[in-house]
Amino acid sequence: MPNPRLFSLKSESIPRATIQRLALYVQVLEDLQREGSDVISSESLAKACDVNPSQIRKDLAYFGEFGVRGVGYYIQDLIASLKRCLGIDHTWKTVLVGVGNLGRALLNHKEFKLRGFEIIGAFDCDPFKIGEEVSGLEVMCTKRLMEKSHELGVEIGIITTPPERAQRAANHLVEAGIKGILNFAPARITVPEHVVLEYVDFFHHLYSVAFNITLAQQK
Amino acid sequence: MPNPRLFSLKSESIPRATIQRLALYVQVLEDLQREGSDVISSESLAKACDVNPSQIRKDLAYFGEFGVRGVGYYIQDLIASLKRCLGIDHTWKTVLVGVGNLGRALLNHKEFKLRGFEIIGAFDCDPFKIGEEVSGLEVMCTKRLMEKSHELGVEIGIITTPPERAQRAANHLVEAGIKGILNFAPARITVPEHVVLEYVDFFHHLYSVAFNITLAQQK
DNA sequence: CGGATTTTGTGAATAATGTAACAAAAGTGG
DNA sequence: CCACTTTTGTTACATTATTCACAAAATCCG
Ligand SMILES: NC(=O)c1ccc[n+]([C@@H]2O[C@H](COP(=O)([O-])OP(=O)(O)OC[C@H]3O[C@@H](n4cnc5c(N)ncnc54)[C@H](O)[C@@H]3O)[C@@H](O)[C@H]2O)c1
Ligand SMILES: NC(=O)c1ccc[n+]([C@@H]2O[C@H](COP(=O)([O-])OP(=O)(O)OC[C@H]3O[C@@H](n4cnc5c(N)ncnc54)[C@H](O)[C@@H]3O)[C@@H](O)[C@H]2O)c1
Repeated sequence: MPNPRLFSLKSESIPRATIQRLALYVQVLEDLQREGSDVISSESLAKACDVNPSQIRKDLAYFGEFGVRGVGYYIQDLIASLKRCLGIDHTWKTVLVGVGNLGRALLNHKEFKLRGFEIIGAFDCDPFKIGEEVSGLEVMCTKRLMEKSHELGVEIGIITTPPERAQRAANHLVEAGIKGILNFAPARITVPEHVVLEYVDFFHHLYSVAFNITLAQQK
Repeated sequence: MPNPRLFSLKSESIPRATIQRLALYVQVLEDLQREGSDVISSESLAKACDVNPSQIRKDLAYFGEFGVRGVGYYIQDLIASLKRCLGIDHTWKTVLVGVGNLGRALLNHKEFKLRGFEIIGAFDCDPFKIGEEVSGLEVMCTKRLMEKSHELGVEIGIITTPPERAQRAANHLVEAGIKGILNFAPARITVPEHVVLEYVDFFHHLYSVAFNITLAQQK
């Protein structure tokens, strides 16, 4: 029988890598669910995620007990539990700053909503872009970020400005009372202690590919 | 005096995290160079990258000695050395499969070339997209991937198809003799041992933001 | 030229993370 | 209802990564 007990943190600090893997588990579990699976063992899930089975059990153990011994994990319940653990059991109100090439692609991406992030505002400083409609949103002037954010109760900001503008965009977001920032611009930025900051840098991954090819060729 | 000796691997296996940081160092060093700096100590660079100074010295030590004691690192030389270490001292011929929202944004992104990756082919399976010109490239049918790749000597493939098509795209790329793949689709794929594979998943980072906000709120 | 100063490169110490092993729980079938 | 199987949760162990601490090199300056 499923065992959806309340999630409670057991340990003080959870490895960053664990969080990344939990996100992966959710993704893979949702695929499995779509394929009609019902229950899965840590071993099978491990194979699908390309990690060690003990790793999965240990990752889950940071948050509680979600499985049934001798049986495995009920996929639907595990997804729900993991989402609660990650804080995506509800929808996060999100805004995007910098409606360029990448910003547009993100705004048009329908999956954000499904995954728990609703983009409810798009901001740019280019007067030619302000007023334009992108994916059902009217692009607004960055100056109105504070006013609008408070009005809408925004929690997360996505930065897709050029790198030299990333800090300024971050400052606006912080002023607007945002709680977390995802920065796509390849520039280090600084924010107050209480604001959560994450970077996405495609090039780091590309460099990694290049390095590993070079390595393979050398030996 | 600068000390640009030939790069030679010292240790067998280099931590994955080190590679990610080397990429970060290059990015930050290039910014510093643009701002007119000439020499930098591991301590200052560490501050700019938000890591520990010993960490930097140790990361570099995997590849050789690049600094001058009592002075620091000559930025220009260090950038060149790091690029050689990472295998981006030359341009990698790259193709992109899946010319949708994201694919288009990437094709329009001018920085790829500057950073050592030239996108020389764009492929899609949608007959309405084939023949279209995007950022100076004619979109070609995925079926021609093999033929074209060999002709052009392609080394790296970028996948931006929907997740359910990612495996198929990967198969085509592998057939075409590609050496490495960067997959933006949120789907695990399998490739032969000799092909280097990396994933980029925005949502994992967003989940991480959500988790850390939740964590901060709880305590 | 030599002592003071700086900062690297590195081995040792510490901390974090990942893996293996196994006892405890749940289910199964005679 | 009791062995038997399965698979979790957890402890103990192994590996890997990070930080510390300091000797060795380079420069600077009197
Ligand atoms: N396009 C890609 O595929 C890609 C890939 C990797 C990284 N990136 C990074 O993502 C960022 C955006 O890339 P892009 O290709 O969309 O660039 P872009 O130039 O097309 O778009 C940037 C947008 O930001 C707006 N902007 C500038 N300053 C602003 C400010 N202070 N406030 C609000 N808006 C502001 C500009 O008006 C423009 O619309 C860049 O930092 C880039 O390096 C992009
Ligand atoms: N758009 C975003 O901002 C965003 C963000 C995160 C992740 N992603 C992921 O990136 C991928 C692409 O996203 P998108 O928004 O560009 O989707 P999209 O639907 O706009 O584009 C996908 C493209 O791939 C093409 N395609 C489908 N099957 C193919 C095949 N077998 N060979 C070649 N081409 C094929 C389609 O014709 C289409 O042009 C998706 O997997 C998505 O989940 C996108």
